[in-house]
Amino acid sequence: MGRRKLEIKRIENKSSRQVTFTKRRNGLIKKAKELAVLCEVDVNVIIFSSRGKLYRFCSSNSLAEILRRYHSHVEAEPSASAGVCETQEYTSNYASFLSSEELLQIVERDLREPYVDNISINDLVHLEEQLQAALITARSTKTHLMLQSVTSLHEKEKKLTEDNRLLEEKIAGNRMDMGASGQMVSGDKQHALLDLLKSN
Amino acid sequence: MGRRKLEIKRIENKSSRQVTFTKRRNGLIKKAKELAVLCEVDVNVIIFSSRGKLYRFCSSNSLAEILRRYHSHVEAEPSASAGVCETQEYTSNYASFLSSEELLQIVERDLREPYVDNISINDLVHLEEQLQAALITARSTKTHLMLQSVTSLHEKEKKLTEDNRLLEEKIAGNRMDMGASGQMVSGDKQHALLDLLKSN
DNA sequence: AACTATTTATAAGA
DNA sequence: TTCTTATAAATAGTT
Repeated sequence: MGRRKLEIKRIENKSSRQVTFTKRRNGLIKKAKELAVLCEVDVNVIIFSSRGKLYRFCSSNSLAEILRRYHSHVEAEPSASAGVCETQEYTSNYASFLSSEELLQIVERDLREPYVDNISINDLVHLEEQLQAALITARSTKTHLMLQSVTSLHEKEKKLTEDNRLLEEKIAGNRMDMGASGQMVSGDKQHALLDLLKSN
Repeated sequence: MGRRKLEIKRIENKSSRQVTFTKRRNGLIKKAKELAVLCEVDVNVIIFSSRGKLYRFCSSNSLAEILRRYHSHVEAEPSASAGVCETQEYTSNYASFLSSEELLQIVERDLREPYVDNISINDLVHLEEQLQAALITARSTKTHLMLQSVTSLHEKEKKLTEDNRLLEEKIAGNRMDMGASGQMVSGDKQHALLDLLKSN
């Protein structure tokens, strides 16, 4: 649709390729907007220019609406991704590093009250980043606490084992002293001490 | 561009909205393809219909190329997402549930040998799902093993504590027996046993 | 699903 | 770049 019919293959002339890129990029995004409005659908257009610059159009429905569609889509598909990484998918505009309790509450609220409007994909991207950060902190804290617990238990075990060893030594020493000093310990009692030494 | 000029607002008639959706969706995807070919850029169009069906067009550059662009873009942005979830961003066409060693090797290989061509965004999406699944398995296994370790250590601790208690009881019983039966235990030895009882 | 009158997008030129 | 304009392409309403 121009002065001449254009063959659809790479435009070799660099500057006309650049001009065409600008024109058609704007055209594509305009059409994407129109489609989103006319037909009430979510449309996302993502373009990486050859220089690595990013152009995006994302029709912005409410957070809850996007989540609802995402979830029904994921649930409908027989895909390994179903149920996976749910906590990474939604959050809202809050400071990072919330507790998992708070995060759960936010997720619950967003699912129940779909009144958050005019949230753009940019916002969502930012929020996903925040939640990612919070998630990483939570995981790292969990691992740290578990490792700490393991270390502390190992130390306790060591101490108890050492205590046991000392107790046994003392008892063994005691028994030998008694054996050397004479017959004040009855057969019953000697037997009990031997049992004691055998246990554990 | 039709018999009449169309105002850009939601089409109320359901069937004409559906017809327009099909026409314009095809038009948008055709234009996206043309833009990708003419200007040699990456173009992605993602459309969720109102019924939740997903339509996609993704120009397919090589995996390495996409990763290179993604990374330079992420590095350029002053965003909290930089460096985060890198392991979730790239993988290759492998069966799911690889060991972390294998995954690391794959990532290394992909970064060093950018010769994998003709991998579409669809492939990448699928692979991301696989890696997500593998990641979840790995995390869950890690947590399970740590919890197992904690449980086992708790049991050991309990057993050792009980053993200690028994040893102390026996020693105390022994000491009292001796006290009742006379003076066969020297002052030194009585003192040592009292120390023993006080420890821990 | 086809048709076609029109509108819209855009290639080349200024 | 930006504007202009001839022309190609898309598509709204009709069949």
